[in-house]
Amino acid sequence: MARRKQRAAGPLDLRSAAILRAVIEEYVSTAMPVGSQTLVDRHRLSVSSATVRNVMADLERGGLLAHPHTSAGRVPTDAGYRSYVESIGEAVTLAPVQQLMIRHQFGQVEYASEQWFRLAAATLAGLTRAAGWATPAKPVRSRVKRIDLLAAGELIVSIVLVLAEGPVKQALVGVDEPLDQERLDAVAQALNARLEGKTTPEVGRIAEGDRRDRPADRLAAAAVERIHGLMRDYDAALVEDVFSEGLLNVMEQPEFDRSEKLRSVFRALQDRDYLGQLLGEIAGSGAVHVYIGSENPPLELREVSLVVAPYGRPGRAMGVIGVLGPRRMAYPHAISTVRFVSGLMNELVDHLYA
Amino acid sequence: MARRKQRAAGPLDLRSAAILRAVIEEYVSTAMPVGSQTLVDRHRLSVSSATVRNVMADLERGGLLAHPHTSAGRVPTDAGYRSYVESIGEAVTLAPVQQLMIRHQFGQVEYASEQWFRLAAATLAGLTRAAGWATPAKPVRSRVKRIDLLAAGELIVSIVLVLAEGPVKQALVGVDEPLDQERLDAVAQALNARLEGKTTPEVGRIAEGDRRDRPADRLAAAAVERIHGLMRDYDAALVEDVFSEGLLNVMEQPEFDRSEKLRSVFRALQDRDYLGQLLGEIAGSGAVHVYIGSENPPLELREVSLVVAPYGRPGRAMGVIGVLGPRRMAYPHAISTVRFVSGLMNELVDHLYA
DNA sequence: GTTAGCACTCGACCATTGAGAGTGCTAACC
DNA sequence: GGTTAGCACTCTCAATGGTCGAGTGCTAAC
Repeated sequence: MARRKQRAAGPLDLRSAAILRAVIEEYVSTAMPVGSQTLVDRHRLSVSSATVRNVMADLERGGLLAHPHTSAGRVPTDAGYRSYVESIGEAVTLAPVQQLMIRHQFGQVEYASEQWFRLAAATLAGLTRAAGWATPAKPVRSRVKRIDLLAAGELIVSIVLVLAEGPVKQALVGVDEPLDQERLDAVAQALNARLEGKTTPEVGRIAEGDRRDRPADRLAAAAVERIHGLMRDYDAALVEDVFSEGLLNVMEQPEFDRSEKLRSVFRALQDRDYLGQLLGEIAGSGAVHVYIGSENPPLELREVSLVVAPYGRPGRAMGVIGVLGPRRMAYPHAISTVRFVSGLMNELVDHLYA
Repeated sequence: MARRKQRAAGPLDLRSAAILRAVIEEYVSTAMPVGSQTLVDRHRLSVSSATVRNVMADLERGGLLAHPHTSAGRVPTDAGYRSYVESIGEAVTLAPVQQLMIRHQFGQVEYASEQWFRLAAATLAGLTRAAGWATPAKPVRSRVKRIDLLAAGELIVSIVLVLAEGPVKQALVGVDEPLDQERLDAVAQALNARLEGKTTPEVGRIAEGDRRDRPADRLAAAAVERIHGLMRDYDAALVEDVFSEGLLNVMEQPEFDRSEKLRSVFRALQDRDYLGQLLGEIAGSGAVHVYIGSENPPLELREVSLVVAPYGRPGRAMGVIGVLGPRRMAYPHAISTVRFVSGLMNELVDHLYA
């Protein structure tokens, strides 16, 4: 009873890697546990099913494959996917045809920044058949660029605040007596002179020492306070907004036929804190990162995988794009797609913040 | 074999109505088909289960109840819910405690309009345990209020367009040579002078006859064109945006345990065209409208019910709020909640557009 | 080290069964 | 006349058991 050599943690020999790869690719496309015979049939392996079984048993001992039950085929574990993903590494790139298609789509909306994120999310979703998402590039520290004060109601003034890297915020303040647009413009002009280029804490310091004699002064003081609040809120959120598309793709996957499984996907995409934290983790590297099932810290994400990449300019403004799908995901394709789209977003940001 | 009197289409006698009501309330709370005996037990009916069975058979002949199968209890049909909803009509109002709670929440964000819609959606979702949604009040015809031109990149100018009723739009245009902020402000001032108060078609007419000699003129022409485009897009969309909350509530309902059923809910909430059309239908009346299951024109909404109400000022700016949930919905509560929140939104709009 | 052969395991599928819930009908009752 | 008790009937649900087949692990031969 010669015991087969115990697999050591470490690189797989060629044949094992090929079989792991075959199992994963088969499982990714069929969603069914794969048996030794079907593997030999469909992947032209030059060994018999018995040998494949032996290798599979090895891989299982090594924790890369698993058995739903005795008489079922094998299924990749998270570690199995991980090994597979490492092995493909930087190699794959997106097919040139698809690169062209995406570039063309982005060309269409080049000058309507708000649409970029939607488009990025939609592109990722469409190409990977999973859920694509994108967060707008958010400045590390916001600065005031322009302030408008506009009459909204009898005693209500609408503040329009444009921040340095593009985003526009809006708020309302009440005034104690009506002010016509001309006087509002005068107040706005004074505010612009005082606040342009100021960061959030700088605005905060100004907010404190304000005189409140005339109605216009009181408006100015209230406006500064509101502006400071808007900026504080904006700075506090690591991720401003999340555009996601293609949730329906995920809903169609067999692993999500029960709606309980879907809840986690939802919560994840609504959880800006988590996405912000993710951005923090990967912002430095610039590369594509893959989080497979249980590699995701949040418990509720253990059923899904994330393929994410940052974009933007470190230290100035950064965002994340990514794909969320079942663990049974076509990783090489997802990775190359995310890599390409993040490159594209980088170009756009560079172009814009040149 | 005396045949029981055939139910004519028309008002139900008191006892039938009471039994229909009891069946519905029981079914709404348990999600199980309700039998004659349990009905007698739990609703203190002063008749025997046999009589209840006879009445139920009548109601079934009248199309108000249905039988999943022979030995199961009764389930309300869409027509049954309809009859029930008609019978409660305008009667119910929200409990004063809840009214106060809601008012208090709205007080907190009174001066941050963008949050209203989220809050309205969240409030509806929380109180009804279904999905709440709200669309911002959208002006019937948009008018230019203020235009800012801000340097974004070397050769890129960011246009910030504030429309009369509040919304802010943003776009980028390229310029052929760099312009400093001072010159941009000059161009913006000229644009404001020409465009303030103008409607979309008026802006369109201006767009046509523009001179394009100096760089500043070319920028102005391009800006007018982009502004016209933004306004056209904005006017074309009947509904600007949809804020929804509480989808998870719906996912937890037993009728949506299979994720295929959920897809329809998704598509519905993403389908701005449909919500816009809905707004068109109900904008005139101002009252709460209920669409039960198959009463919804779109096929994919046949599994759900909508309780909706318009808010705003007819002819000026209008939006919709509503609740989307399973047909098995607590209609009286949903209706009174929607009515109250739409009233609140009306107050806010009046206050703002006074 | 590889392969053929084989016993074994376990889920999927199907038919059967009994219990229980709820009905519709009939006949008696008020 | 409407109302009720009684009862046979229908149908779902859950449990049971048996067969089938896919796929395994092991062993012995190559």
